[in-house]
Amino acid sequence: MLDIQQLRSNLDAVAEGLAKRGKPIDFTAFRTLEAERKTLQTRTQDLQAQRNSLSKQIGMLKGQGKDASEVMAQVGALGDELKASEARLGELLTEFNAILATLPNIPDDTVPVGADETANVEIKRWGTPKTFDFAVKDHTDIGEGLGQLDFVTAAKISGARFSLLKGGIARLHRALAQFMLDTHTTRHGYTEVYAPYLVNAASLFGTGQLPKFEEDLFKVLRGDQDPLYLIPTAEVPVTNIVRDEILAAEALPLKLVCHTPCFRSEAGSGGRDVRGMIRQHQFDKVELVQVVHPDQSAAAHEELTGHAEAILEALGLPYRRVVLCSGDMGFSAAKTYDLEVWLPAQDTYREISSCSNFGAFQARRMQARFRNEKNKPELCHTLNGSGLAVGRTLVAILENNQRADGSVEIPEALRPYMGGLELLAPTR
RNA sequence: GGAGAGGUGGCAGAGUGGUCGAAUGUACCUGAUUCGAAAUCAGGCGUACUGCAAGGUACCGAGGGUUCGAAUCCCUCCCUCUCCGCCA
Repeated sequence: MLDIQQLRSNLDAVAEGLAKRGKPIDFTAFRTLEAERKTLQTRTQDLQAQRNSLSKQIGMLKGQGKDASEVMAQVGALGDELKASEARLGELLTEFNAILATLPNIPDDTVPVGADETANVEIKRWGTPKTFDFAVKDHTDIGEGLGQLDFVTAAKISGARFSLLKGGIARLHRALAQFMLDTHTTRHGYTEVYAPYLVNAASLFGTGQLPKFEEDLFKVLRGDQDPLYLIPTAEVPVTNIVRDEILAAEALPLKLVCHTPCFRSEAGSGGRDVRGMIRQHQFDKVELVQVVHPDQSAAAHEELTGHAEAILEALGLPYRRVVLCSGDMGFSAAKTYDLEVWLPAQDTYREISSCSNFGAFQARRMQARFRNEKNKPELCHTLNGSGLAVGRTLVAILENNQRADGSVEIPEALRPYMGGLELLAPTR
């Protein structure tokens, strides 16, 4: 959420910043509301002040056993106007909040301006894609060839966009998550967290998935009770740990890592990546989350992205880092680096991690604060990034480490997690 | 799922219609005392909006209602605890 003060005092600058995202926002409604709000709010508060002081007099008179009917008549005279302006003010504030809740974050000054992914800027490349002396297969063919990846049965059990892993591939999937968690906790200073997979609407509002993106979520209805939602990312439960909290300055930075399944309805992704494991309704991800002092978020963003890159490097997977342009960034982000891993079957780099700095945007929605040098509550900055998407990492290993006979070499870093196994061979 | 109790400031905890944004304790900050500290004493100490300021307004789990006036009464929801049942 943006700072309402900023919108009031410097709307042009806000509009200019948001316009970088490519869809200029019409603020005429906001201006109209704001013009009405100011006078209405002072008038309402003035009436409330009169009512409060008169009511206090009634109390005093009655306490002294005196007649209060004259003062009561005075208060009664305020009634209609007070009621009307309170109601109107309530409406106005509701409309303000609705507008505010749907405004995306303002891109950071260092973000390249552009309309879509074609304007993203590659800023780093690591590793050299392997050359194969045979026709490379994609991960679906490799996995099905091994007899360890089964989309047909997954479709029978659940439907499209689910996968069933078996044997070595299932174990590799588990090994990847363990390896990532161990690396981030022992080498990068994160605290491991296990968090709920079902969350309430307030949490999703806090990180920015609600109210605008409800159709992307799986919603669980429970009769009369409030619905719960399956998490689309561990970012939601983990970041919301600090919702409505005022942290001691010494508690920052908070560095948390969490492995969860993620559930996305993929509404509107129609037809894209239907084959294979790239885009699923359910996938595992190891998520890095940091809550930091506002002065530190830019540095933390670089650091966190480096932590995700370390996993790719340890696995020997070629990748590149891209800074997303203003038009390609997510709703809540001020700046985002995507890490893209090389997929030989697609002959291209594909997103495997997205690392974002949200500035105070999420913290303001969540009211996540810390006590600053003056002992005053101040909004934290939040960041997160995939470290990494487990399913896509599995895909990358299958494709990059495939051999002519259909087997797949297991990266050395993972072998301790695979009982020393060096090769995924076909299940007989 | 059944029965009951309860949600108040950083924490504990009083307050059951009026002078309550809220006693008291504790924690914290400042000052006095001290060589220094402890103890003691004095003062300060919630969040947000608004105003040059004085001040004003809102907030006692959330949302509605009753009333001239609600932390306090009523309704709905959320959460916590205790006992029973069920269960990995």
